Amino acid sequence: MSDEQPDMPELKIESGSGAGATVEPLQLGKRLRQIRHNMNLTLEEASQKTGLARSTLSKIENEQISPTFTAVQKLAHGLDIDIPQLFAKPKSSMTSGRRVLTKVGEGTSHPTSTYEHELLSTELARKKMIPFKTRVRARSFEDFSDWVRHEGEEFLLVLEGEVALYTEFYEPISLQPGDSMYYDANMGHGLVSLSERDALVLWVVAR
Amino acid sequence: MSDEQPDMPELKIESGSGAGATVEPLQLGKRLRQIRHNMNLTLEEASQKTGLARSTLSKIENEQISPTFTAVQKLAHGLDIDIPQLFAKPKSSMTSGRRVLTKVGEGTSHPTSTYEHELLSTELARKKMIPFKTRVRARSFEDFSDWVRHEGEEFLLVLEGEVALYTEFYEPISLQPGDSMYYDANMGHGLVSLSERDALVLWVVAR
DNA sequence: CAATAAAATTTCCTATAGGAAACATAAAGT
DNA sequence: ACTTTATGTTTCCTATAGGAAATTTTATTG
Repeated sequence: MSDEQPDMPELKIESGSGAGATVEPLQLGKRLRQIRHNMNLTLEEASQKTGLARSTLSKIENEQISPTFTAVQKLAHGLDIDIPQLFAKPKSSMTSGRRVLTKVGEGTSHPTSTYEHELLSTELARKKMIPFKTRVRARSFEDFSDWVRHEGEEFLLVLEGEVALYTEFYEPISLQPGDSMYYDANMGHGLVSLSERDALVLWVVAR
Repeated sequence: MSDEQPDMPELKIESGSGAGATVEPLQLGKRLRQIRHNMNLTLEEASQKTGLARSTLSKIENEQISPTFTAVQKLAHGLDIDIPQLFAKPKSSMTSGRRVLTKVGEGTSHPTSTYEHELLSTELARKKMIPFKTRVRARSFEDFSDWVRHEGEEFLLVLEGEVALYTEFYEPISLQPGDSMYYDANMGHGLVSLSERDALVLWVVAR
């Protein structure tokens, strides 16, 4: 049912690099106003959180003044945004404005003896994360010849079944559906199913 | 090693997030002085490159004044350092060999009118990904004041219910349990539940 | 150790950021 | 409509950032 489509608010993405000669075209004011609106805050509330005056905030957002660094610090701290992110250009490694859908069961499958990985977003190259759904066939730690170990970090969420995550330096830990783990992938790791049937987990790797 | 059935010790969750009650002790001045020295520049030379007065640079480096944002821009532009990097904490990423468990339902909850986010691995600071499980309360696009838009990329997997992902530049797309999306987060986006009840999704953000 | 040169700091003044309150505008209630 | 209430803007004034030149400190050379 549903949807007629509501008209969507338009807001153009500034393409970033202007002509090199002049200084940054970074619109700090607009950026801050957007953040504040996303948080559903009024100037008064933001003022209380940051310790800056309403008027000052207004002027900063309207780019009538250039805030001092201490002001920026108060802003970032009060609104809980980190400064690098605030100044980062709205650019991404992934070609801007892309998206990809993977319907259930339609990822590309990579079966091994211990796991069956279903890669979920293969179409997009150069992305920061690699997500896949994995059927865990391994039943004991001996199923591995050695630790799996690679650059980056991993996030793991159990979807079905019961698993044990073996990691170097730690005792193995058992996980139920809904439990999640986050760990450094340089640390050796391996996953086994504890129940009769295969377990199903979501895995996301960031390099 | 290895028994087949590992004992399952509990891993303590370091709940203390309390770091940083006071304001950032970020030493911008020292930082800049280091950079300038690394470039073998005198204040005079730096002055010419940046367009700021010698005296001003001196005061900034000695933290006698708090530079305005425009001054910081001139600095960054003139010395060819990018601003996010300037403010980024000199700390490495995740401390090597760490891991953290989040039991089901034990993440930190952040309810809003449209979403209820359950952050899954808050204990580890400075990690590459931010995973959270979200209950989607929004029922129509009008529930949003504006697009959500931020640095990075997002992966999304539907756990329960039926949702529609609205993204800038594209038509909204409907997703069933098991379906997943991967998209650029700079592109405005918003998620609504299509069925009667709230939907449940897993979200992972990489910056 | 002088004497000189070079670099960094401090002084003084002007330009501007930041705060309090007045003003303006918008939304909601009567 | 009028009044009230909330939110954003502008006005003024004070505090402070930024620039030019004087002063101090640090390095270099005879």
